[in-house]
Amino acid sequence: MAEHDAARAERDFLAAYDPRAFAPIAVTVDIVALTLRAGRLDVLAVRRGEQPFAGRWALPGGFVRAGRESLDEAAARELAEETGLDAAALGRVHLEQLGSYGSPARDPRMHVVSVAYLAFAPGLPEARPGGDAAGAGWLPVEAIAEAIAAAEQPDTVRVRPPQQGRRSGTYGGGTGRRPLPGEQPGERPGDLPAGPGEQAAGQGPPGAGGLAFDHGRILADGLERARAKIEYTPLATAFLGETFTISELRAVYETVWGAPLHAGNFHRKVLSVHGFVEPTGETGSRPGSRGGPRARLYRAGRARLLHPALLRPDREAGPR
Amino acid sequence: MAEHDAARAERDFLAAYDPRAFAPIAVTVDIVALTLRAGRLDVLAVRRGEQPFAGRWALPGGFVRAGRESLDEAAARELAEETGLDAAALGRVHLEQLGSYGSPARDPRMHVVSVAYLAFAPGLPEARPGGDAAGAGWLPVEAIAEAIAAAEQPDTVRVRPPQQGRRSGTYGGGTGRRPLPGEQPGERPGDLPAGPGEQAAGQGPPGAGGLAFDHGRILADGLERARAKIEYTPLATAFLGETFTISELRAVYETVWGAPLHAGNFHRKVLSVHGFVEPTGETGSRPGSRGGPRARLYRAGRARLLHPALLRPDREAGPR
DNA sequence: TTAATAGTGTCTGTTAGACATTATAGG
DNA sequence: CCTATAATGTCTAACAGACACTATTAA
Repeated sequence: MAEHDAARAERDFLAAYDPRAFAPIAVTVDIVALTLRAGRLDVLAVRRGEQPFAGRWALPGGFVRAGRESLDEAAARELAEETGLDAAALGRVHLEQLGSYGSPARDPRMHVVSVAYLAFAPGLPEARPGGDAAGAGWLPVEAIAEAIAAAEQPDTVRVRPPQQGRRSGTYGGGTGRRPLPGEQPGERPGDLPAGPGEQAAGQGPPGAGGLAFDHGRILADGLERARAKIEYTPLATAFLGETFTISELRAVYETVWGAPLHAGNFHRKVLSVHGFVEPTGETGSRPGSRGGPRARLYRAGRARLLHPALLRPDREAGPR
Repeated sequence: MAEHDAARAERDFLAAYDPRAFAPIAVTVDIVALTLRAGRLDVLAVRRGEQPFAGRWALPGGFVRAGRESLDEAAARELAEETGLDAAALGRVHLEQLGSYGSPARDPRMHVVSVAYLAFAPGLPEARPGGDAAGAGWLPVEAIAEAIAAAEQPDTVRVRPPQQGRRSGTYGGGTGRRPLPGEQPGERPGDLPAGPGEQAAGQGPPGAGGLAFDHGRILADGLERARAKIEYTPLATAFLGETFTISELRAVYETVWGAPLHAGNFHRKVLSVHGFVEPTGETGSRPGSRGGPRARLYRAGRARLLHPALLRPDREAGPR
């Protein structure tokens, strides 16, 4: 290491002398912004106006302003620019780092390291349509499932035999709604608390038929993170407004997980996890209902972690 | 977004034309390499020979070679350089991305984005001592607990009231060993499946009394990730040799978590999780034992995920 | 009235954890 | 013999999930 450390210090010194003479690596942030609109999981995307991948959808993002902002700040800025949200509305958005992608081949022009972020937002307005650039909008996640599947092809992904996991159903099997037909269940081998890894970034046909660059993989990683995250944290509430009903919260889980949940068990479970939700004392009016009593309203509680967690149904166990 | 997208494409073009005229941000990888030596959790560190932070310990790392390697490859290369391991030995090491840190102030010389990696390794040999640089070595994690605590000070960390969580003990309370006196339990509010976030990176007294730069915070994030990771994955076996006894595996958990576990319950639990370990049919000779039957030997199983998980004791629930 | 929903109650199988017990080895 | 450990057994409380039931509203 010693020789290396010295060499590093040396290069550091040179870099400090003239940064532009060094480090021809660009740093960007890309955002996987998820929202629920009309019972569908949508991701924010922009249509590229320039080569490469001109005309293709891509995740919103941009360069980090060197010396002027942190990665978190860059991500928040890009998200604000892309959605047109003001600081107040942005305060309600959950934003967390997802992982970094830095294969030399992921951008054909130069070596670009992208730090990906994951955002959960309540139903947001239409994205700001493009001026002269091609445009922006919310895309149904299932509509680009093929892109995800394509990006999932390469090596690192272990193909799992279609054996049954041991946990057959969670709160599940009953009244379920919104089966999300297009969505293919469990595309990722569920490396849940792990970092995304970036072994296969830039591999395979880049964005074959789907998102530009390796954004298909980034989206897949973001979705898996989202699905895992709402198991252990109350962040599902970040997809909802200030107050919500238990049914609306259940719809979030069903949409993100792509699986129906048992209404009764879910209801009791949510209320039993302390700090997840707290009652407002009011009842909602629920437009678009097809009957039934008015549901009570809740708001997000103070817990940052759910104990016990709300585990997903169909998690595959090891061979049993 | 449109205007922004156009601007981005423009800059992309310029960057492609002359990369050196753009992006004065350096990209490095830093490694949190953990190993178990003599029942202690050690982290690989190098002593800096140059300013800033000359003479201080830092995480091993270095610049990503632009256009020539991915982030994963850079991390593996740096780890190999620092430990002197060959490719074969490195194959037994688990290496995963931890998160990226990019506050403009985290390095006083220029804007440096560091992509941190986390490594689990079985008892490794002494690190290669420095040539002319100050040196390298394995540091007991608890010895730099103060540095972690210092880096944990700033804003983002929520101070938790000392109330009791509801899960009072896991496999626990019994015969426990190695109480890790210096280790302060639960320094991180346990945002487990989250990315580390980097809000406070570079905040506070940089490396006050501890590691250089924001490496104290990176180490803290790595430790939390490690503690969470062995709950859901069989990666605790990455700290051990090819074969091991259940007791040795328990020692890994006790050391990483810093809490004693109940031997009997742990034993039964591990064997009940399918694909965690598989018996070799042999029994070990266990030098240094103080009596008792010879334990059976196991090797790591094929499962990549533990179901059900081995949850840590003392995880705090929401207010109960 | 019918259908759909909110919210509760009850039952069963599984699991975590406390605790006890037996067997095997070293000093 | 004494002590420490390996490995297994037993008991209890908690929990997940299945299922049933009531009450309330829209159409």
